[in-house]
Amino acid sequence: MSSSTEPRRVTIHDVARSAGVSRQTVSRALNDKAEIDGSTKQRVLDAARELGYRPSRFARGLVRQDTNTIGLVVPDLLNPFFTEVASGALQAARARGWHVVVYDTADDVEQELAILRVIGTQVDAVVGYFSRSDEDLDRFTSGIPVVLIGREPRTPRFSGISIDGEDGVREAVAHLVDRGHRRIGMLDHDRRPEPSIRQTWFLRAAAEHGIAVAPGWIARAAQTVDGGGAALATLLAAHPDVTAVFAFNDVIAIGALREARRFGLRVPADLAVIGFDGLALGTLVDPELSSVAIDTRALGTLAVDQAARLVTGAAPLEPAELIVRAALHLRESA
Amino acid sequence: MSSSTEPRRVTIHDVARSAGVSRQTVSRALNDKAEIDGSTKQRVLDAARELGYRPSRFARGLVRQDTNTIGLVVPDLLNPFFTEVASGALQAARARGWHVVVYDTADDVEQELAILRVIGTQVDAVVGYFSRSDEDLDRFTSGIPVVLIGREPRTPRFSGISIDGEDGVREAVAHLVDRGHRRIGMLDHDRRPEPSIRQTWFLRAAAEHGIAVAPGWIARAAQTVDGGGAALATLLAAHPDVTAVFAFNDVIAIGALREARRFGLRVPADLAVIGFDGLALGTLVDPELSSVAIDTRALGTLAVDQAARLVTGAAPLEPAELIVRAALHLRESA
DNA sequence: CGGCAATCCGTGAACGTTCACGGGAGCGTT
DNA sequence: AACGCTCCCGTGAACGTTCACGGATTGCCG
Repeated sequence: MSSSTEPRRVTIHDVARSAGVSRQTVSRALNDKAEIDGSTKQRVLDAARELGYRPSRFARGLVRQDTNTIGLVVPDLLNPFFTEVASGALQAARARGWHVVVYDTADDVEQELAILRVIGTQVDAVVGYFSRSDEDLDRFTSGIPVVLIGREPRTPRFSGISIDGEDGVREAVAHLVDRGHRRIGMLDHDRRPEPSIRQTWFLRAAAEHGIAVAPGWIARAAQTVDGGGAALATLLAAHPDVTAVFAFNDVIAIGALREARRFGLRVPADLAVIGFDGLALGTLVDPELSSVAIDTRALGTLAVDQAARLVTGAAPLEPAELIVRAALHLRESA
Repeated sequence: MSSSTEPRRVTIHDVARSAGVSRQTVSRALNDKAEIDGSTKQRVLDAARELGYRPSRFARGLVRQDTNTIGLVVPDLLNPFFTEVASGALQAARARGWHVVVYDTADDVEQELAILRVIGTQVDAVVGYFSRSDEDLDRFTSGIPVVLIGREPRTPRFSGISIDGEDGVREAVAHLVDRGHRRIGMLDHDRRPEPSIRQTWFLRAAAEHGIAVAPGWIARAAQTVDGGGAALATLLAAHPDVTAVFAFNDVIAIGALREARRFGLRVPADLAVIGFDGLALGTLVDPELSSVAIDTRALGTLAVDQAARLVTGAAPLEPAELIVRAALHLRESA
């Protein structure tokens, strides 16, 4: 009396026995291979269905040596920027028949570390945004290809998709100056102590117009709508005469938009606002957000394309192909 | 002279040989097991790093019989509703140490089918939104547990997370009536020919207040912002005297908000708008959107919790635990 | 000095599938 | 009748890891 407490998995052997054939014949039937008679194929298929047989992806992967799943790591999927990147990544993966395992670190360094530790055993390549240093990434990803998004890799093992927004930011500043703005502030992010590259672009473009932006005109914002609002509030408190702001990204800019409304400021009449990223979300707010726009979904597609190439050993994309350029999308807020 | 065109994977054997120990010892070192000396453990770890060894997830999964990855299927990750659901799903999965493979069907029936066909070989359970019938799902998911979100399963094999918005919708209608509205329209979705359950709730609540909503007062909208705008336009064209609209969901409602603005209507003075879902997005628009809100992230967490239970054979959640209830969140638009 | 833990390490087997190969049955041709 | 070809089908081996078990060495105690 074999009391089956463990239901033991249905294997290809069981199907073979039930259909009165060999393993190999079952395999042929299930994988649409040749060298099998139509009627026996049907018989095998019926037996498989009858028994509820489901091939083990592990056994199959072991012998077939397939490598077709990549990990996508984002700090916060609810942030619409990362949503768009993820969407692009999923699309590129589907086009290649690859699978994407998504991880949300909740912007937490420890969680990111825990994910990196385990990810090497689950996927064939990693793609996404990371807060840890290249050295840490190198140490914990156990040798699989890594593609950084929006950040320059310093380790030769890594690849990266970079954003060139210099021309776009220059356009934005030129437009503001053209509209008569001279007192322009910026809402930078607050994740790292050093100024962002976007701030550098902004200062450079401003200088080209003879505008010297004092440090006090740059406020730091958490990368949320509320963070953007709070940052604008501090900026306005210190410099009520600001007439325009450039934000590190659209999420922050939208927070500024909402805060301006609460302050009774009319946009763009009293305060012009320009964001960065060009999110679809920018068309839903009122006024619609002007933004230095990039193809966010391309960030995702390029990243998985490159990752897939690195895994399969195909020719990787050239550095020039790994750059996404920005351009000013003028809407209502400036 | 063995010209290695195929770089052949480095296996646990190679590490063992390099470190001068056996496979088992390598396994012990890598998995933090006991019965190993500290110094040899270090030696093994060094050798592994040196060779760039990475354990095969297939071989490991095969012997360990681990089942810890679920598939999440959504029609459009860029739709903020599904983004929130996905976010909840990821969180619940992380809490359990499970992995989530995400698939975006792009609202395409054929793509959904293709995904369902392949998903059974890649994950241990499936969770999400599907457009195909239960029978089709049963046929193509090859026997793994399926958890439907926002839809009642008819097949006993399936489980589902259902949304009970009846009380919430009743609240919404009561509030509108309380503000003097009698001519209330609805923007339903247009995916299926039959009216949505939310429309049924709406009509029922309206009837309780003696309001008979004629069919002409209900417009059909594609589930996008533009769709919502277009639907409001047709509704207004047919019934310019409408003073309030209830939308199938927030995305449609936000489209209506934008369209009303373009029509020169003031919200809520000229037109009151109430949505459904309670998305975070609703607080970003102006005026902020009132909505029959549900805990969207809970939809995701419940779904993966249930899926994990079904896979591991743990006690599944009771039907009463699989219901998410809605409540009116009053903001500015009504 | 015998015995007995404790500690560390290695050897076959197993997980479930596919690949490479071999072989039999049936049929037609020479 | 012998041969060859086509069409099916089955058998061992291999993929890379962990599990269960057994064995060797060391140290300690009576």
